[in-house]
Formats: sequence, C-alpha cells, structure tokens
Amino acid sequence: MSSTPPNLTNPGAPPGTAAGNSASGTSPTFSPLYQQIKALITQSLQSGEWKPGELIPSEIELAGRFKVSQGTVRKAIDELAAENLVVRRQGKGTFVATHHEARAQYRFLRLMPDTGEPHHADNRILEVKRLRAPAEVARLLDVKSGDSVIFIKRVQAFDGEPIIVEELWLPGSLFKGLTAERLTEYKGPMYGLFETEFGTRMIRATEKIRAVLADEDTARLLNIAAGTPMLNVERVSYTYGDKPVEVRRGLYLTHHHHYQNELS
Amino acid sequence: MSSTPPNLTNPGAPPGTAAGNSASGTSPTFSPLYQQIKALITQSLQSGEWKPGELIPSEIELAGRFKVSQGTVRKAIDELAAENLVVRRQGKGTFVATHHEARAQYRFLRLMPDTGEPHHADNRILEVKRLRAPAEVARLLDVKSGDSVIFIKRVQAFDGEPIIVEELWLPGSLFKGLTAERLTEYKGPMYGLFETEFGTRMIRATEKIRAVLADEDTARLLNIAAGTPMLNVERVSYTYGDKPVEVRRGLYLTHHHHYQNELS
DNA sequence: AAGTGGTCTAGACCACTTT
DNA sequence: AAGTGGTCTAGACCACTTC
Repeated sequence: MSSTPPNLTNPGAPPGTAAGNSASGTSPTFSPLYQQIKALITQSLQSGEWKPGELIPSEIELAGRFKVSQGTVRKAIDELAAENLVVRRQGKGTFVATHHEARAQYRFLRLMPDTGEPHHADNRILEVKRLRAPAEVARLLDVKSGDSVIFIKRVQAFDGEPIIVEELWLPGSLFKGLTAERLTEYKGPMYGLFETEFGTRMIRATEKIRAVLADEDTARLLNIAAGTPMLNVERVSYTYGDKPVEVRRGLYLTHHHHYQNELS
Repeated sequence: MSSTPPNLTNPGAPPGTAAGNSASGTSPTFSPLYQQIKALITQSLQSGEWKPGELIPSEIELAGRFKVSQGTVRKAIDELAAENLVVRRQGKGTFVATHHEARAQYRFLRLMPDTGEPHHADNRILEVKRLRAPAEVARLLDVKSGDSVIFIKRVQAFDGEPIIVEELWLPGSLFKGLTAERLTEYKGPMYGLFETEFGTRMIRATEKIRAVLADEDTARLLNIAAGTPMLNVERVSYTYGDKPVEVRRGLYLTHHHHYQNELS
C-alpha cells in the first residue's frame, strides 16, 4: 500500500491544461486515464489487497491516491461494476464481488427448473484425484501437457433428483490441498470455496453446448436409461487477467429443466 | 418533431440549483433525468423518427432539444449503446443499430462451427402459412389464443450441410404480406428483412435449451438418422418496450457445431 | 476548419446509510 | 452530522472524420 502515485501516463496534469496524454510524439500504448485507473484497481483486487466481500476505498480516497478527479475514478469503477468485479451500494460504498451471495449464484449455473423457482441443490463428490493434464485440458488451461492437475467428478441433484454429472480439471499449482473431504463438507457454491480457501476467483467463463446421448456410466449415476439425450456443456473459466483456471465438462438432464440464456 | 420540450419531471432547473427532482412532496414515479431522456430517445427510435442505420441528432443538439446538459444526454446514450440500440462512432455521430451489419450478425445466432470461422449460411424456406395461434404461442406472444399468426418452417445449411430445422411464429398483425417468395428472395439475415420491410426490430431474446432426439421428419430434412441427439432451442424475441414479437423453435445438429455462450 | 463523440476536471446537490 | 455513491451541470481539450 504505497502512498506514492503509480506510473500514470499523465500524472498531475494541472486543471484546464486537460490531458497531455496526447499528441506529443507517438504514444504507442496510449490509453485513457480511467482505463489506467481501472487496471490499477484490478491489480489491487487480484493481489488480494481488498478481498471478496470487503469494502474498497471510497471514490474520493482513490481519487486522492491516484491524483485524478473523482469523476475519473467513477468511470473506472463503473466499468468494473459492469463486469461484476465490484458491487456498488449507495450510501455504503463499493464492495469486492463474491460468489457467497444469492445475487451471483445463478450467473454460472444456467440450468433452471421448467416450472417454479430454482430449487435446493445438493452435491455428491464421487472422486477427487491428482493426475497429469491430458493434452486437451493442458491446452485449455494454458499449462504444459503432463503438468499436475486436480480432477473432480461429482453429481448434482435438484430437490433430491440427480440432474448433472460433472467433471472438473483445476491447475494443481493453484489448488494444493483440495480434497474430497473439503469439497464434501463445504456448504455453498464451489466457486465460493475456491475464492475463500484458494484465493482464486472466477470472473468469466465460456461454454460450448452440444447434444449427446447418455453413456452407461452417466445413466447409472442419474437413474436413467443409456441413450437418453443430454446437454454436454464444456466450460473454461477465467480469473483476473483472463487467465484460464478451470475446465469443466457437464452432462445435464433436461427432462424437467432447461439451460436458460439471454441474447442482447 | 416538435420543438417544444417534452414533459420532464425537472424542466429548466437553473444551474447551481441542481435537480429539484427531489424531496418536494412525494414523487412516486421519480426517475433520474437521464433515464427520462433515455426513454424519450427510445420513443423516437420506436416511432421510426430515426430509422435503423440512420444518424441520430448530435449530443449537443439533443441537449438543446431536451433542455439538459450534454453530459446528461451522454449518459442516456451510453446506456442505449450498452443495450445495442444505438452505435457510437467517434467523429461521425451516433447511429441507430441495425441487423444489416456483420457486427450484429452473430448476436442472435450462437451456433458456431467447432473449427474455423462462421461459414456461409443458406436458407431454405419450406413453408409459410397463416394459422390461428396455438395456446402456448399465444401466451408467449401475449396475444389472444386463436389470433392470426404467421408460421414459417425452414432449414438452414452451413456450407451446404443442413444443420438447423426451425419453426417460427409471428403476430399476423405486424407481418401482413410476408410470403414464402419474399423470404426466399431476400438475401441477408431474416431480422434485417423484418426491420426493413415490416418496421419491427428485434432487440432482445431469451432462449431455453434442451437436448432431444431427432424425429422422423427432422431426420429426413437433415439427412440424419432418427434418434440423433439435437439441441432444442426455444426463443422468444422482444422489440421496443419488451413486447414479444417472435416465437421460435430450432433443432440444431451439433455433430460439428456447438452453441457458444459467454458467462460474465 | 468545423463537427462529432471521448476524456477529464471541478463543483454542486441529492439519496441513502451509518454514527 | 458525516460519509458514501448517484445525478447534473459547465467548461476545457483531445481524437477522429468530413469538408
């Protein structure tokens, strides 16, 4: 927490002089002040200076620290809020986003019951083990093929009805000490555990969805017939800096549920 | 295009006095000025005062028209741009968004080839007819059951390979004169035709995705075996004012394609 | 040169929450 | 009363496009 202002392209420009960020020579890596501020705030989030759920400094305080106007800090935070990295609360302050909230629960679980509200979800851990990253997983996680990864297999049930069979691969280097016991004991969303216990926060993911037929193993776990049509959902999740830190393959039963999506 | 300013909660408040929007009595339907401006601009978009692809008045001109500062208009337009209703172009102006652009093509078509770039898409219209809205369609379109709707069935091919069988239902009142010939002749995205020829612009949609097995009819159309797993995608599209104006049911073959989604 | 959106500042006041 | 984010204004200058 240094009190000296970090490197800004345009530090301490006097008012009325406006930027200065500009024309002088060729500025190859030019970016607006508020983008630089945004990057600095993101660094503090990433480094853990402010942890999930905590209050970050007020706009006025950050403006003082960075030697810019409150409006510039505001614009930076506006974008961070739009990306769900922070949450603004009028009168209280700005908080680091966390997966420990009903609000953010269903951002990463798009399977909804056809009727009624999201139900109680249960989690059964089938398997947790270390293994060498398969080529495809290594490629997606951006690690060397053969690097240590943690493999998890689990079944999720909605209101007691098993609906999802899921396999996960996590970089071993980031999740040392993750055990089946730890996962089984933990109540709440898995991403909450990841952020609290391992300091890795998922902020974005991409999913590829296909239709497949249930194999024998999956059918047995879900009490359905082999050959039942299911959604195959492949996810890659990213943390700060667009670094991939989770690969997931889920098989979703959609007899009484559907994958909900918004296009806009 | 009246020059008299419309009804604002806080018209012509002198500077330094700030809003005035406030405490005085109970303002039950209070909303910030920029939200009111945003609603007024949206009305002009909806009414066709500015048509898709056209330039809207500059921020300064709108500020003058509405008797507010440029900053307030800017914030209103910022939100409209975030919702993809308009597109800002530095140095040129702000344009009404349109479906006639590569940029907006793949916002409403999420099926991607597993490898490489989106390919050439072809369209075969199988059927166009008027019928009375089935109960479920009527409910989703928010019309009376039995009201006239236009039904369309088509097959879409990527690079000559048939991949999608799709059925659409449109309110008959909004799409008078829509024929199979018109749909077949038209080159480009169907939503482009809707906005240009019928004045109805789709701005948002929700999709529910399930896994199903191909029936005999679908299998024949796509040259696959009955019982092949497919994505069943049910879409409801909305125009200005969150009014539903299209119901769609697509069956997607995902042997060499996938439904791409971003979670954030 | 003129016009557009984009950035930055400074200051005022409002709405909300906590002390 | 004090502190926070939310709204609104006014003015300056920059970056980009067109004339």
